[in-house]
Amino acid sequence: MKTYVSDAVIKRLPRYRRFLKSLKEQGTDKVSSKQLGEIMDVTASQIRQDLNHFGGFGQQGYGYGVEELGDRLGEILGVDKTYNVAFIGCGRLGQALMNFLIANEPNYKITALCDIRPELQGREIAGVKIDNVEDFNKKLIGGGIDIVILTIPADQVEAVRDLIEKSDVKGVWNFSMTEMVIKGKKVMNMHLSDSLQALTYYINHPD
Amino acid sequence: MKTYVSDAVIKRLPRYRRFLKSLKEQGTDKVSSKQLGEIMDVTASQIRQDLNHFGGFGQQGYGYGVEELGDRLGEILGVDKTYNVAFIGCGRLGQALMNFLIANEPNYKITALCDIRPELQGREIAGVKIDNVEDFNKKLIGGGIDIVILTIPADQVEAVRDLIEKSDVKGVWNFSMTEMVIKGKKVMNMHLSDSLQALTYYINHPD
DNA sequence: TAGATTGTTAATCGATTAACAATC
DNA sequence: TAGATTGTTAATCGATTAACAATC
Repeated sequence: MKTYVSDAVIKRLPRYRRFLKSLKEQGTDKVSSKQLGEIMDVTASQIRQDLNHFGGFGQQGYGYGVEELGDRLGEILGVDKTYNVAFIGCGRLGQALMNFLIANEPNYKITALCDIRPELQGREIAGVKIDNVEDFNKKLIGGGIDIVILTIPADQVEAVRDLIEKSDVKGVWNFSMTEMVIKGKKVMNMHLSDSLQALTYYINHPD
Repeated sequence: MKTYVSDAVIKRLPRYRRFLKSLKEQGTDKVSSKQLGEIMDVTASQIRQDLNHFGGFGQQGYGYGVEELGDRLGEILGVDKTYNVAFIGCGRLGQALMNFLIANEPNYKITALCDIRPELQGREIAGVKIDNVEDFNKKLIGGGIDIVILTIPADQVEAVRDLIEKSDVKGVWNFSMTEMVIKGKKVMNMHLSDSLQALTYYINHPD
C-alpha cells in the first residue's frame, strides 16, 4: 500500500475495470495478466506492476478472479460508494451527461440542478427541479454535494468559482472551456477540443 | 523536424495553443518560455523541448511571438485546414457537440448527420438534414467526409464499424462507451467515465 | 555591446519492461 | 509434484529537467 501512486497508474485503473466488467459479462471468471494484457494491448508486466501498488489481488499459478479484481478496483477508485452531484448548466451537454450518469454510473446521484436561463428554471429532469441561481447557491452552501459538473460557457465560469470554493464540494468535473484551479478542490478540466485537435494531428500524420 | 513525435508532446500542443490564444486576446504579443511556463504551470525547458521537435519558432534574447507561435501550432496540428465531419447519433450529446463545434471549432464543418430514430430523421440541425441509415451510408461511402463523430450507445457501434472501415473517413472521435479499433483509421476513444472515476479517486485521496 | 533567451546537449528522473524467485 | 503465474526486484527505456553555448 504505497501512499502515493502516480497519475499514469490511476488513469489506467478505470480501463482495467471496464475490461474486467466485459470479461465478467462474457462469463469469464479468471484471467491471467498475460491474457488481460493481450486483450487490452498492454504488457502483462504493467498490469501486475500497476495492481501491486495497491496490494496483491492475484494467486500465483492461477491468475486473478475477474469479479473480485473488478470489485477491488472499484473500491480503490472509490466508485463503490455513492456521490451526490450537482449540475451547473442544464443545456444539451448537461442533459447528455445526466442521461449518461443515470444509465452508466448510478452511484453518482443527481441531487441538484441549476441554470441561469429562466425558461429552464422550475423544469424537472430525472425527478430533480432546475433551480435558479439563488436557490441553488443555498443548496450548495448548505452542504451534502460531493461533485459539481460544470456544463456552462467559459464566460460564466468566474461567477461560480467563489461559490464552489466556499462550499464543501470535493471535486469539479469541468466541461467549460476553462482551466479551473480551486484551492482545496480536485478539478478535472475536460477540454474536449484538445482531443479533437490531437486526433487531427494524427489524421494528418499517418504512420 | 523529427519524423516521430511522442504522444505526450502532441497532447500538450493544443494546451499551448489555448494559452497563446488567451495571451493574444489580452493583447500580449511576445512571451518567453519562462513566462509561458509560469502561466501554464510547466517548466520552460519542457516548452522549448516540445517546440523544438518541430523547428525553432523563437528568437534568442527575445522569446516567441504569441500570434506566430499560436499559428504555427495550429499548422502543426492541422487545425488551420477545414474538415468535413459527420455525426452518427443526433441525441443530446451529439447536438451538444455540434453546438460546440459551431461555436469553438468552425474549421470542422458539419456535413452529414444520421440517427436511427425515425422521429429525428428529416429534421435539420445547423442547416444539415438528419439522414436515415440508408441515405447516410451512401453519403459516407461516396466520400468527402474526413471525421466521424460517434455519439451512439455502445450496443449500436458494431453496426457502423464496417461502414466506417469501408469509407475513406480518416478519423473517428468516439464518445460511445466502446474501445474501437479500425484498421487504417485513427480513433480517439473518449470514455468520459474514466475521467470521472479518476476524479473520484482523487476526491478520496486528498494529498 | 550587454542582457536575455533560445536551441540543444547532457544529466536526471520516473515509468515501463524484463527477469525470476516465491508460491499456489 | 510439476506447471503456471504472481509479486517484486533489477534493467531498460523514454521523458523531463537542467545546463550552457549560440545568438538575437
